[in-house]
Amino acid sequence: MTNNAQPEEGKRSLNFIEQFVEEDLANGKNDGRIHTRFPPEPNGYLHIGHAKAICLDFGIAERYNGKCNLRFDDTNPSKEEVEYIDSIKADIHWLGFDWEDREFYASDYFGKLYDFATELIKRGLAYIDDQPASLISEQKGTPNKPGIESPYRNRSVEESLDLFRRMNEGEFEEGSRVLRAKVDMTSSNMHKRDPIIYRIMKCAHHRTGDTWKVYPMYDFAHGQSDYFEGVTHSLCTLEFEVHRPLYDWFIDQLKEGDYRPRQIEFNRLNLTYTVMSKRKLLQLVQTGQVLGWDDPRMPSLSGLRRRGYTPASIRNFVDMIGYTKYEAMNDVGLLEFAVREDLNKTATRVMGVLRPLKLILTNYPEGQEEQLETVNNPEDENAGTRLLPFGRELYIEQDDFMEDAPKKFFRLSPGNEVRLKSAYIIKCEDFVKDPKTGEITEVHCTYDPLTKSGSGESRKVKGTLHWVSAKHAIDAEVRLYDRLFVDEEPDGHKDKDFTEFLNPESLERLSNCKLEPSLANAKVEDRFQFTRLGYFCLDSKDSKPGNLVFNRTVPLKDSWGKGNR
RNA sequence: UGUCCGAUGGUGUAAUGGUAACACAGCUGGUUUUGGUCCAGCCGUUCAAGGUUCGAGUCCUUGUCGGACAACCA
Repeated sequence: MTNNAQPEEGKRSLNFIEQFVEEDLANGKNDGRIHTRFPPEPNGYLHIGHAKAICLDFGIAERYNGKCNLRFDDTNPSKEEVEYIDSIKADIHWLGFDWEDREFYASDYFGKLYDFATELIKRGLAYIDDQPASLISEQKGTPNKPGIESPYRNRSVEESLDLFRRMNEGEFEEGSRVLRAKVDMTSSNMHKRDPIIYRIMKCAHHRTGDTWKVYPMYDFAHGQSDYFEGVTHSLCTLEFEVHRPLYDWFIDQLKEGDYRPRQIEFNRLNLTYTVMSKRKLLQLVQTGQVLGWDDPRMPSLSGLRRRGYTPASIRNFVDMIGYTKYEAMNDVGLLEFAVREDLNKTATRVMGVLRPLKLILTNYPEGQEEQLETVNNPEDENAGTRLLPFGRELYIEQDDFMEDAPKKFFRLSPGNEVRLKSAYIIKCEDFVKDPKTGEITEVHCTYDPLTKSGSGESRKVKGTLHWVSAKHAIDAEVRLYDRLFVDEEPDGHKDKDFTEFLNPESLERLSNCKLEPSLANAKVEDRFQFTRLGYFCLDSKDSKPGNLVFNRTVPLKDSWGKGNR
């Protein structure tokens, strides 16, 4: 895929990270080696924001013949679970990326990190602090006010060494002591004010079991893990920019040669009408606002997958929005464009009526049936054709009939003609209305046998409708999704909680839908365009043979619906 | 009242000191057996002020506005 902003044909401009990488290559850094990593914490499901990082980490490696590791940053056993590891791996593979044999864990380096921490103590660069969290936090100061030094800061190396060992042997309670790096309590960078690098956690780890009673903090594990793995470019999001000086400080103490990972920060993905933080997404799941992490309304990769989004559409979307240092708000409409663009080329066109209205062809012989040929995809010559059963009684969309139609209504209304897609031109002669409710219950038309599709008949009519044969139609449930929030930036209001902006109409379930019979054989991976309506796929969880459930991925662009009605 | 980072059409990005452009959105029109797709066109942009320069979106200074940072989370 090409970048959206191209200086000229065939020449994609580089983003600022690629430019740095090419500079490093040109300068002969790391012997021309390019090595990245994607470092998720296994404490939740991946969302489309992670996809942006994945595309960059794996994409840079691919582009420059390098490697990209998958490394789970599993330094907090109280929050992390194996279940998440499996889902993360599945999502990355689904997007089309592979880490080969380089599946690593920060916990692989617990031994090395412990030794390094011990070494820091020996060099007088770390100490055990016996104070409670509240005091440590108080002494830390604020961004405007320097911190003050802990009374334990200058305790002896021997004492710290002894305490650290005993902390790991389980001798002390959680929270009673921590190991702190001795950096600078007056630094303007909060992260360098003697950061906590090890804490006591009497908690089994999913990989190391009960080997450890102390666990490194993320800040003490992340940069070093990159170093241990030979990562050349540590790509992460903007909020870690202020952590970089601390990572550099640790690497300064650790490194032996010239090599050190280069951290480059880029903007995270923000989408209109949605929230992206794991915490908020989890809240939606736990409060039942959505039906799980893979609810098709969620921006999680599992949700988007279930909704019908394709890996290609997500990768193209990510490519279109780019990587910068500006905290942007991306229009969710661009994501929808990306999936339409992909599906338009590949999805089989089928007939499906969501809100059925009975249509009777009064001059079509009772009991007669025929099979009409229709193309599977006008955008793909090789997609072939199939047969559609046709008869006297059909269903059309309720929206496609109006008793009193405005001039620009190109569909069915009394006295008007339309074409039934791949079938005949019909004329509306009459209709039946429920006298109590005013609801139209039946439309009566005549068909013109000379206008059969493909017969060469050249008469033109303004409108073409989709339809299904009443006798042959299969029943299905169809779920229509709308954006989860009614506000462009639901978590952008200081005085209001994001849940106040939940869209009560984000899910609409239609249970009486009529589909063409071929859809009885639909498979979960199949993508369809329901003609004139949108793109749909089988729901991977709830659909069963004989009880089909389809999800609408995205509606077709609709220039009629825009303001004409 | 700190440090760091940023600011280009409605949105997102490009232009790497030399004609401000691409995509989406919006609006016209054409084609069409999908009011889709496709095609043609229109709309509209460098935060402000100074400076350097033959020439500044780009470099410098100051200001304005926005974001990040004060978890024994990552």
